[in-house]
Parts: sequence; C-alpha cells; structure tokens
Amino acid sequence: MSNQNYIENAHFKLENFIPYQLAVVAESVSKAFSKTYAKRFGITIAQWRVLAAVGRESNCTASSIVEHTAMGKVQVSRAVSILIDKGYIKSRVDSRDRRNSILAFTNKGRSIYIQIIPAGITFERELIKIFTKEEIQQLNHLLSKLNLHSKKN
Amino acid sequence: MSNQNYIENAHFKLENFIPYQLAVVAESVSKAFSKTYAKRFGITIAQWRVLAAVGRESNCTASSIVEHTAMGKVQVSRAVSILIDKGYIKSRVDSRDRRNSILAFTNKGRSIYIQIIPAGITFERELIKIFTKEEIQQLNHLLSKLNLHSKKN
DNA sequence: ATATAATAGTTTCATTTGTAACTAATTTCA
DNA sequence: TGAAATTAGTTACAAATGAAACTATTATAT
Repeated sequence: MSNQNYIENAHFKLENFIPYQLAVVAESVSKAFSKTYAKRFGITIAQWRVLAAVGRESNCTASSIVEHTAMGKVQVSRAVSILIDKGYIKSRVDSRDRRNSILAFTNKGRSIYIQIIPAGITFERELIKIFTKEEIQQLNHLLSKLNLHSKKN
Repeated sequence: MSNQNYIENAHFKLENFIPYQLAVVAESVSKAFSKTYAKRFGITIAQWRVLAAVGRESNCTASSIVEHTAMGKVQVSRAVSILIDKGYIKSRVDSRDRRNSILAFTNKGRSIYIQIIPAGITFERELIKIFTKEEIQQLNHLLSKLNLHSKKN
C-alpha cells in the first residue's frame, strides 16, 4: 500500500494508533483517579505522588522523590512547598549537607497518607476488576516492558 | 495487612501502581513520538491529531474532530486556528448550516500529512518491536478494554 | 588553598491549558 | 411565529507547566 493511499482511502485511524490509545487511556484513568482524592484532600496528582514517596521513604530528600516519581525537580519543588503550606509535610536542612532538605510527614500528613494510600489501592482494584487474573499479569508485564524501553528517550 | 502498615513498612510502591505506570509510560511515549515531528514540521501533538482527523475525513467539522480525537473543543479550536495560520488547512463556512466550519487540507497540508502519517506508523512499529506478536495482540486488547471502561468517568 | 565544576533546590518568565463565559446560527415547541 | 433552548465555535481569564536562570552549598582538581 503506498503512502498516497492514506489520503484516498483514509486508512489511518487515530483510535487504533497505540501511542494515541495510551495517551487517551492514561489521561482518563488519571482524571478518574484524581477525582477520588482531589476534593476530599485538596491535593493534585503531583502532590499525591510526593506524599506517596515520603510515605515510602521517610526523611527523604526532594532529589530522591525526583528519582522515584518521574517528576521534574521543579514540579517536586512546587508540590513540596504546597504540601508544607498545607501542613502535610515538614522540611529541615540536612546538617551533613546543607543543600539537602529532609522531608517528613507532619501528624496531619501521616493521617491523610494512611487514608490516601488505601483509597488508591481501592481505585486500582476497581480499575482492574474488568480484567481476568491473566490479563492483569499481562498488563503488568506489558507496562513494565514499555516503561523499560521508553525510558531511553 | 492493616492500613497502618503502609507507614511502618513502606509497602506501597508508586512504580508498581497501575494508574501511575500508565501515566508515566504514556507520557514518555508521547514525548518520544512528538520528537519525531515537532521540529521537522513545527506542530504539536494536538495539531498532529487534527491533521490525522482531517486526513481521515476530509471536509469535516471541528465537532467531528472532537468526537474522533478525545480532545476538547477548545483544544481543537486552537489547534485548527494555528494550522490555518501555518497554511496546512483551510476553513469555509457550511452554507447549509452556517455554524459549521468545514475543514480541508491545503496542498501544503496534504503534503505534510502524507509524510506525517507514515512517520507515525514507523514510530509505532519501532515501539512495538519490543513485543512478540502475542504481546501486541494483548496490548491492543487490554488498551481497548481499558478505554471502554474508563470512558464512563 | 582556591578557582572551577557540580549538585540541591527555588524562582522567573513565557507558554500552555482548562473552565466558563461569550457570539452566532439553528432548532424546538408552545 | 417567535421566545427559549441547543449547538458550533471562539475568547478571556486564571491556573498549571517547563525551560532556563538563579542562589546556596559542596566536591574536585590543580
């Protein structure tokens, strides 16, 4: 089939195009997910991720969050400063390397963390209810494979 | 396992969380894809989608693009007006319903369309080279299933 | 030692985006 | 008919984003 035929016969369909499908699915999942906490806790996706990272590794630095979250350092910096304003996390200077800020939950932050993570897991569980066990394994496998190979961009 | 344990043992890992994985993969694929045409043709992802939609159905309206592209009407409107400025598409008023603008390629637009679509297909082919035939079928199946169910948000 | 480079994080500024309000044209239906 | 509602598309404004420049601190190398 020649390229020209894409004009004559309109063979190319966006909705079957994998990069497009991925983008659309990811966006609608993200939106649906953020609805589960945006209003309730007044946080954004970026802030959710930062909370998850701090929960995983307490007393971490912003840099380590950058590593664990696929967010840029600007985005992390802004999310952190908003979370500090909201009273969810606190920051102190690392005395051994005064460039580092060490981040940790406040009590308030810990208390929303333990609500937010189970809610996320519930969301995920609901999301993958449409799949069989086999399909879930497939999805995990395909996503991590894609992830590995799309990183080197 | 109690919720509290997410604090103590840091069990929750963002990188295994499906909504997160989806978002990250989709973003890096999108970025890698846009690199294949952004500089060369000076267009954005939104504009790429509009071109694809016009190529599929010549003399379409902005509304039909909204239907086919999972873009909002504001986004389509802006992409269309930029593509008109760039001389890739032209717009005329529908005489039967003067609310509609009917969109079509200019010669210049048609000529980049027939470059851009094969380039997209090449990108997709490269992307899925990491998969077996079976995995590609699985990916298609999983994405359309996810798409179906995440639409009702 | 000290100049240079590298790292952590923040801020600035320009661009992009999303929501809501808007104009214009058409349809509905009393 | 003609007032109210709907639809197509645009615009205005505020918020989010990204790139690059910036400050402060530490590491490197001569």
